[in-house]
Amino acid sequence: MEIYFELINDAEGIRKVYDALIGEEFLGFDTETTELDPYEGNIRLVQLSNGRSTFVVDLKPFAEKGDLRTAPELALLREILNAPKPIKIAHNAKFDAKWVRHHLGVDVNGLFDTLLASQLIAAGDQDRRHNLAEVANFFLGIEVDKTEQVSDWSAPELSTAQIQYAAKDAVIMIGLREKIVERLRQDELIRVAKLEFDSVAPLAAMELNGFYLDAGRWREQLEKVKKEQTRIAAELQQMLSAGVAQASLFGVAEINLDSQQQVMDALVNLGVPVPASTRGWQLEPLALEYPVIAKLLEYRGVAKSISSFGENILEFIKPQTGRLHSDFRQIGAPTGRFSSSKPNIQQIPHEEAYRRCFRAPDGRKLVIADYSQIELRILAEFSGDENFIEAFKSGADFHTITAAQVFGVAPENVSSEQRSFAKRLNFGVVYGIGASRFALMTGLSQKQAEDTMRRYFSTYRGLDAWLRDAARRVVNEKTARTASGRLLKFRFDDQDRSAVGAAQRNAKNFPIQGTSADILKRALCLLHKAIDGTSARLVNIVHDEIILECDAAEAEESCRKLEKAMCDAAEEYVKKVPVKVDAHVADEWTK
DNA sequence: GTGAAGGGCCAC
DNA sequence: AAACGTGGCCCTTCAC
Repeated sequence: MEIYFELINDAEGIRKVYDALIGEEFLGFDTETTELDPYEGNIRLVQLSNGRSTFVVDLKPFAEKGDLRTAPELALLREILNAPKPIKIAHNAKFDAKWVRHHLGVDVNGLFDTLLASQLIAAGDQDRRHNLAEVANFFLGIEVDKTEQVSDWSAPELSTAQIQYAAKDAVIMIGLREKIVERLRQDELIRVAKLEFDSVAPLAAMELNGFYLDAGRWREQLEKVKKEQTRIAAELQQMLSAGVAQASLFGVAEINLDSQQQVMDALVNLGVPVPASTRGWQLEPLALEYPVIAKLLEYRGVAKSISSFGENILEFIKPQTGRLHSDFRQIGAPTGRFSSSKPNIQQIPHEEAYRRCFRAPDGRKLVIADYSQIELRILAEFSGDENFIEAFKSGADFHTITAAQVFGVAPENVSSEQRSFAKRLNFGVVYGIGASRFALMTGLSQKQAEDTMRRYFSTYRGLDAWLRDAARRVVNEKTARTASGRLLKFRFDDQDRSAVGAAQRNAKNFPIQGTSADILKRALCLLHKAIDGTSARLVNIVHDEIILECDAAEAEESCRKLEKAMCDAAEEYVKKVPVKVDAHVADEWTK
């Protein structure tokens, strides 16, 4: 493909780009950078194309004159990127948005992301890949050569091949969007696509902001856990080797406590009736009778803490900022939930000892807000169950109220056991829990568990009907949707009963978990606008929780803005049920 | 040595 | 046969 493009490297050229493109509806947009991380390299090229004219802006000459964020010659380029129109079409726009925000000092607004769109269209098919080459091939049937992608973008003079490659990536976006939009329309994914695209700028900002971790506190905590581990490991070692004490003249071979095989063998030697798996929940019932099991579970706890939440996390602190900058995948799960890695900041233990290490730097505050029971409120909304909705409207402790309704007693007479049953069922229904599992986790007999569940569902008939309907529908339609229209296509063998069962549990869970993700994303969009120009920065999200960091003086105001953004977002989707957000200002990531 | 798979466990 | 949904990370084991 021979393409026409112009290389731009002065103020006059920028004016030309602006005049040629500002009136367009859509622009292909791409950047080339010297590194993958905006804190470690420079942005070299910005490419913009309307499909006929393509401009490759070389930022090097501008950077040599001063700060790209304030350079007046780049004002018009910043305006094109910052304005909601033209729509900028990019593949993995978060990447480009981060570079532009960090090095050019503006948010990229009006984005269309072909990667996110491709993920939405794939509708949960985990086998599909979504890199540009695959997506271009899938939607346009063309081969895209990515060999220049990793070339040296810091060279004083870029080669013709490099510039051509750069230009081409922007050009193909125009045709790619057309094909993709067609599919988004067919599959009724326009609304969720807009939601995803609008979430890119907030997410890019959050990754740049990072989350502050007090490394000193973390090390102190780690030392304590290490000491504990040494002690517990020695105790466990001794208890396990009791069964093979006479095995060797030279003493007992060390058992690798992290090896399930070796631990299992040792347990068998001790005469412990080991279950098929040594998973915690299977061992839990044995812990009372066999002290060695209790010790094993104790060991597992500290071992997990040290391996997953030990020194490793400190290596992710970026020297340039002194903060953690995790990678977030915007559609990390088919439900639309985010996933996070390097490090996974969404799985930090809830214990205060860990959470207090994440704190506001001096002079700043954290603002922490989470949705109260958002998934159950969504379930109430979807099912329209009057009793379930009433339990929320009462405003009292939800699990107590549901226990009162289910067991037919006054709320003040609900026993702690009854509340616990109700609580476990409230959480369980969202996942499609069965009586066996409920029995296992409560200690009830199978019969008692079945009776309790029957009672629960006869109290909440609407809820029961909705769940049954979801299970019935998936068998016929093999699809499910969230409130924003996010789609999941099921692929299972109708003859395989366990596959059908899994799909049915999934069909119950997907709309609920997915709508919760929709709501969080909508909240991010509203919040991003609400805190623009203030000291507040988005620093972390954990499924139903949003954390800001701001100047101490602005904490209360930020807190109100956060609470409002979250409530407003949820109320776009949840209308029959009150929405509750718990928000507070804190110095540490604790309640 | 490297990488994939399986088991286990942290979060919501 | 499985029995509760979504992720990522660490460890062991095993194949190459």
